[in-house]
Amino acid sequence: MDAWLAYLTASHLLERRIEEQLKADSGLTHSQYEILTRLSSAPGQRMRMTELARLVVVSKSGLTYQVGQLEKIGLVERVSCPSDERGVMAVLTGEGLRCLEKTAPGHLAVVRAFLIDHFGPDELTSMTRIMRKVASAMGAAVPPSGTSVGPGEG
Amino acid sequence: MDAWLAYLTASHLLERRIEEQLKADSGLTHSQYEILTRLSSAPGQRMRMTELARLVVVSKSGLTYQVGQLEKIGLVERVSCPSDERGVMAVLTGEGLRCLEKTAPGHLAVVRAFLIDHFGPDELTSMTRIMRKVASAMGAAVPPSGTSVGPGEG
DNA sequence: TACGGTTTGTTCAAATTTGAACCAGCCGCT
DNA sequence: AGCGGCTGGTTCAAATTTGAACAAACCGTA
Repeated sequence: MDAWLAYLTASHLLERRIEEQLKADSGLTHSQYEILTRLSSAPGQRMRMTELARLVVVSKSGLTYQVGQLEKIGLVERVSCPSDERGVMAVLTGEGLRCLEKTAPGHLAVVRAFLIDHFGPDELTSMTRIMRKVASAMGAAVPPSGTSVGPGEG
Repeated sequence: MDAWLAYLTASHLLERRIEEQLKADSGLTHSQYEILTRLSSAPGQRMRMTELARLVVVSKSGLTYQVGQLEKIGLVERVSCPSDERGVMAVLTGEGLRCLEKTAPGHLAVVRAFLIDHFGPDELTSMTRIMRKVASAMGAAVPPSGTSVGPGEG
């Protein structure tokens, strides 16, 4: 399982680098940055909490916490959902957008320099295709009481 | 940056799956499992704390904490280093080894089912080679006060 | 041998993350 | 309309992680 070991080490190191750069450059956490990114590309720069949590791959409570932090510093706003009384939408503020625009270049530079640039063009498309498969294989099937090893419904 | 998004999502989901399976199957955290694994393949099933922290890619204090946990449940033991008075070696106990042997198959099954099996043979060797490159690009150079984007010393 | 600079591991406070418990609001069925 | 089950978000306690501060021990040099 050399592949797994290499992958694991690389991803840990990369995560550490990203966290470090993001913190130094903008004071944001990687989670927070991901939240802003997702919001920025959503219609109306807004999204329901649950949906956002699903996309960012974080627990509901984790998202509540981070959106709270982002709200505190004015990058995100909470508005109640018109179609669903209990629902909450996280909305990217103007300041949030500016922060993202200011931060993105440095972040992407790190991602490119340390990950993307190590792939050849063909390898990059392969990796993308495969990672999409990997993600979609897990996105749906989540067995409730799960020791299960095999995919729940493939 | 579709590649990055796919990679990021897949790796988060995979991590979640692994954590879930490991917890259900053995009560271990992924960090803890990684520690045991590294120890098991070290000469004498033992390793200096700092070296272990470097391999597992975790902070020194983080390792201290987790080794403490593992010691509490008897899977790891601390012995002072003969050659360096201040040094501490983490040693895998017999029980630790048995636990690892019991847990590994299920873990590897998850890793294979959700990640490895999505690669073709050539793609897997490519990925391994690339991830090794990625890791080694970051393994050494860690600029102290670092916004820096470029690798410090290659 | 004694000294200054490094390295080692731990302790500490603070931040983050998770799952369980919980309430409020939605939806299908009667 | 009223009931029962489900979903959406938050709150809570507990676990984990990190960086900074610290004490002990190492090393090269005088």
